Amino acid sequence: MKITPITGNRDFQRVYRRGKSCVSPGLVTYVLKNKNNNLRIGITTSKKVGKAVKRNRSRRLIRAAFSHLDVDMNQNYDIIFVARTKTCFLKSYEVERYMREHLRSLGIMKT
RNA sequence: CGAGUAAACCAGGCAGUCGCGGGCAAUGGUCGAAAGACCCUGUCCGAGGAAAGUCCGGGCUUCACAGAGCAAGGAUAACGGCUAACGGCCGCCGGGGGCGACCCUAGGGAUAGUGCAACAGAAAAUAACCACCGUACUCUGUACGGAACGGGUGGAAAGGCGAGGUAAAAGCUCACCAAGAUGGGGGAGACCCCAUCGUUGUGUAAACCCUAUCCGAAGCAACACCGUGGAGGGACAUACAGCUUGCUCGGCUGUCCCGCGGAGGUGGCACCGAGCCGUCGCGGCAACGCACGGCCAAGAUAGAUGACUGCCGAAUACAGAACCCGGCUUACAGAUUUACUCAUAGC
Repeated sequence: MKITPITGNRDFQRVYRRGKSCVSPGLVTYVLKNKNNNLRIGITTSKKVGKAVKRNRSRRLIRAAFSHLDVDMNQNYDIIFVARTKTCFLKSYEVERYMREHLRSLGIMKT
């Protein structure tokens, strides 16, 4: 599964401002419709999460969790996942559980 | 066996399932006129000792000067060496600490000059408060003089300490010690040793300052290049196409050229280099140099090493390359090895 990344600060700002969001202790998710005919993914790990090692681990966990979920990549949505301070201490199936709940309630995943 | 000192080294491993970045190779597939692009397959490689802090020194790039000196500002500070260079490293000297192995040292100049030294204290640099001694007197004291031994204050009190000496004292004299000057000797040098001279005003230079040496500035978001689009200028009398009313003139847009800022892309950039590793090799106490042999081992660009499971006593230390090297500093669970020191007990 090839992930199309979101690049550019403008796209991120648009999703933050106008997208729908969902919050858990280990993960925050933003979703907004785009015009690209495919799913785009962005991951944010701010300095609040920690230094480089913790931020890298958070990003990898989120990417691994997403690839375990079987998401239809042909929907026209932008999704942004934001890591939180707790994220890098979690196991990947915990992040996966939060992510599944978020994507279901935001209407990306059906089942 | 215990306590300790100094170095070196490692920084979880293995198996399975799923997954990521790059190089190379070849086949097949899709698209394309082609160049090529994408997918698939195989194989190899894929973070650190500090990758960190960005504190020094370089390479590289652009700009400035393309000669020399002076001033300003900054950095360094015993001495000898090593190095491309350094504020680094090694050795050594002085000082300090430790029984010792060993460790620490911002370690030039206070005799170039100007300052400062709060409070306390009589006095912080032309020293006399108490106590001491002498003389005079109006004699339980006062005045004048002597005197830095004692007291008290202070971070520091006029080289230290003892003896002689004296009215009491004082380098006044003497022995030893500290500092200084002069002379001699040793050493590559810092410095050390010896002799003589009574020559002796404390601290502060992390106060200004003086001396010696060194230093142009900015950084890979540097810098070089690319095509598309953008606004601008020019060439087009003409010609071609379109629009402006059917035609003419005129106007606008495009076609051609120029340089400009600039979202984006490519190079820089993954390296034969001050390269890395090794040697009962040679020189050197050592840092290091030489010789020989071997190796070429990350290169992303929203940024690749991960997820899950099991086993191994335990393993969740600090922590992630971003142009590249040499250092320094700081963070750090634990494991191993080597050399050395000390004490106690036992044999």
